[in-house]
Amino acid sequence: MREPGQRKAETRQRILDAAGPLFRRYGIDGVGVDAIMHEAGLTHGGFYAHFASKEALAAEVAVADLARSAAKWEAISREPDPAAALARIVGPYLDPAHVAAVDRGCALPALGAELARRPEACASLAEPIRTMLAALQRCRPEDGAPGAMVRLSCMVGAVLLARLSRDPTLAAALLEAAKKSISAFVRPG
Amino acid sequence: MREPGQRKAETRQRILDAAGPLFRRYGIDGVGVDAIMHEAGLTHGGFYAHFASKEALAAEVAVADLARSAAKWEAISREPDPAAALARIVGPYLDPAHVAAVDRGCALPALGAELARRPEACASLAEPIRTMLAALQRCRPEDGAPGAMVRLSCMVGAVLLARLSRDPTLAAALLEAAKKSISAFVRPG
DNA sequence: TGTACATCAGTGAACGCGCGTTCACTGATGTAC
DNA sequence: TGTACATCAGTGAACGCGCGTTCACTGATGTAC
Repeated sequence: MREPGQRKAETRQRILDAAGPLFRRYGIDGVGVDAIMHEAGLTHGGFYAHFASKEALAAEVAVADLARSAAKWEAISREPDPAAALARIVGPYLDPAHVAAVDRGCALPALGAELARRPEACASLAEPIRTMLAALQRCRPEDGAPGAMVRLSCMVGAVLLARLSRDPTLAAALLEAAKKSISAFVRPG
Repeated sequence: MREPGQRKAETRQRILDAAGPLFRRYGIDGVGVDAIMHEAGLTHGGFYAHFASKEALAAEVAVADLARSAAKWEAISREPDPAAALARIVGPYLDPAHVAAVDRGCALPALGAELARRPEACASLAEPIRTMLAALQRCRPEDGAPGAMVRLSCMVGAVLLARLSRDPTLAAALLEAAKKSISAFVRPG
């Protein structure tokens, strides 16, 4: 026996799950409520029974996506071998496959600028970003908080630049340079 | 006596100049042809005498903006003191003022993801990016091309993250960490 | 120098379209007796 | 267990609006004689 409201909650989750990849691939302004609901197997009219507006959905999707990444990194960062943990976070991130799969990739390079323009979305984004930084710091504590910040900046920037400079050779070089720099010992200051 | 077509060329340039800041502040999808032409002191109907489409304008604006940055960096990188030159490039970039002034700032963190989705725009972007990388490399040749790539990735990522995480303390820390890491000697591999 | 004409940059009304949002309705699910 | 009713998630037509784009026109500029 299902609890009342459970069906609705599941539908709501389906909408969130459908929206994430579409937003990342086409941009928030590039996807209509219509397309999101269709992807979730519904018709567009029902959307407003679940979310106050498209803007509210975008904000919630962004937070959920980043929080999911953050949780995954956090779990990895607690593995016994810190250097191996760092490689398990950074390796897949700075990989041509991640550059290609925008829709399944990290929201920071894919939607960062668009989210930065939306106050409603930004509000809750600092927290998951802090968690990501904490995970990166736990993998190499000797560099401190600044070290983790440099690593994250480098990862996000490299993926963005790789996507931008269509040339696969340049893209691969950007990723490789970032990966090697992060593997090496980087002490700021 | 003005040459025929000179007036038209000036108007065209006015449109380009008006579009850049608007695109960066509101996103490409967030600004209409109407608003751009109004900013240029014209009415929207005349737009298509100058550009084939809004898409074409966006592509041209992006290239022009990046090429302008690239030329500036290139000039600075040829100054006598390489370390000072690097600081003159990196310092203003990783500054809270740059984070705040999206409309007058670098196009990479402001429009990167949006441009990456537009093949027409991407096509010509690799070249100015290479010039920027070359300038960064000239400022510290001992790190080679990978060093320059890491520096640029770090700069772009840090500005993007600083904009995203509204908290001014976190933003300042991200910029500071990136700045110190770039000033320090970073040899990848 | 002055007049008539051709050129063409810019105007502003109009177009079709797709978007975000609303709402009266349907039909399935769960409840009361 | 069976029937009547209430609830409510989801449907799909409709709305107003703003967008990108087109086009007939205007009026200023430059040319020809």
